[in-house]
Amino acid sequence: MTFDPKDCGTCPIRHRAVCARCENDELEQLEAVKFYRSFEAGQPVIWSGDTMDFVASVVSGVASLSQAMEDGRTQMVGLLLPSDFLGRPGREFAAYDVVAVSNLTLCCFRRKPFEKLMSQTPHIGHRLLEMTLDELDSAREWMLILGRKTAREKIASLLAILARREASLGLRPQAKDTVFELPLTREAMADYLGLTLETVSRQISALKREGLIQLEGKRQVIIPDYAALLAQTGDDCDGAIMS
Amino acid sequence: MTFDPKDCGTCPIRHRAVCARCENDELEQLEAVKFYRSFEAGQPVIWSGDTMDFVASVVSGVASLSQAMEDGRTQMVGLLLPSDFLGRPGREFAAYDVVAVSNLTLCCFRRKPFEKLMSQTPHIGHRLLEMTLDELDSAREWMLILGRKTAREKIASLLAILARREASLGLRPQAKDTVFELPLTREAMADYLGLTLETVSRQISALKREGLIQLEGKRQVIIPDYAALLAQTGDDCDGAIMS
DNA sequence: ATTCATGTTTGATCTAAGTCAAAGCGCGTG
DNA sequence: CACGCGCTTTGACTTAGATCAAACATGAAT
Repeated sequence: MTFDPKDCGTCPIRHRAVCARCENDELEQLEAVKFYRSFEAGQPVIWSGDTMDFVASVVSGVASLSQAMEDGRTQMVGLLLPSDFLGRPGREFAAYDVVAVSNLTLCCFRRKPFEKLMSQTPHIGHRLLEMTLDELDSAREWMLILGRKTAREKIASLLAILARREASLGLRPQAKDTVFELPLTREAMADYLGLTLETVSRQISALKREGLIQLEGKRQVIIPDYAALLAQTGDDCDGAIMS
Repeated sequence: MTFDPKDCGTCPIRHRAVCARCENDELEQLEAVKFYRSFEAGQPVIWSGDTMDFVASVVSGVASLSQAMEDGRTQMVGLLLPSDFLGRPGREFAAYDVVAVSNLTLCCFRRKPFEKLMSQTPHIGHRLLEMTLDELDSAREWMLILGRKTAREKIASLLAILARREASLGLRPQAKDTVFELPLTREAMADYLGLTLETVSRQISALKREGLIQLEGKRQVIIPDYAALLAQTGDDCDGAIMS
């Protein structure tokens, strides 16, 4: 858990949710309740049911939201990348297990003051509404993937989405040789896609064998032809709404 | 498409999103852009990609949101019951196919004036944020169902959720002999659950055979023991967050 | 009453993905 | 360097649910 005012420049709440139209005194108020927390890959951030007295924005790294059934079956229900929002204003207890998938830094705000600020500052709420609606679209996109796609289409969809969000923060990866870090283990991918880790491994091997992807080490993914990968997702075209 | 000011009493936007703290002049503004539309069971409300110049609230009946792949595979990504909200402020084109599952009445507001009113009236935005966050929780609950549950658990989960929302608008159905209308065809259930209609039919037959549910006609469902049905959902207990 | 259309049930078979099991591969540590 | 630990790959086999196909209800229209 670090406290570094210099990091403000990368804090997405300030920049995306708040700053765009913030007055100085609002910034000051946010500043007063802001703190940073860091987690190592694999560490839990919070468990479902725990009291959660903060909301946060992902500064760097990747976090997962998941739901577990008591027999151990687990479904990832959200993947938080930098600038994504964590927590729910007005909710006292965490609804999901949150785990740091890679090394993770959160910019946290104590919940009560954040809620107070939100009620005073309409555009924070508006920004949050926008973000939530985007997340809802993502969730619905995932429902299609989970409910109707084959294992191969699921893997291709996940890689395409990660390529879009991870590799090119902004730029569309239609270029040849898109490269990006794969922050997920096979098990995490399986939990996201509603598959077993063996099936994930087999499908990735198949995509590799067919030249649709290459692996550099175990984490670096190279996509020689992004369009060819998209063709494997089952989506009509560029498809995926994914925020 | 009907225009009946008397219906205002049942319009959820007014009552849930707006009225609670509305000033009279805000009500007047909403009134001015409000209109009702009715659809028969099976009719499309709007297709994905169409321009959508209104937002709406379900007054009565059930509507589905779904996504289709071009080969015909379809996944329902939302089920809108009375009081649920349809449409996205700021979005010009529909993102999903919307179909009236049963006879349906919507209370519609022209989008632009609604957006304007929203920007002037913070608590409409707050209410919409609450509703969207609830929907996001529902969507995530469905991701668990789609990704990790067996066919039998899926059916039991759907019936449990419908029993909660449909039968008892408010009261929890822990009572014996919960009865409710099943507004969905086998195909619609299959599209919701990521199954085929044959599998849905077989599982319902099995639940019937085992006395966990009874069917009166083809649409009336009787749940003799709600807890016993819940035990089939795979959830820890009362489970389902579903809004 | 007969026909037709739409939805449902049930059966027989097939297959994609799960399960179980055993290596393999880095990689950090003693 | 060898050991062990976490992760991944691959293989052999099983199975839940899909697919294909054929009745079976129900109710509205003729």
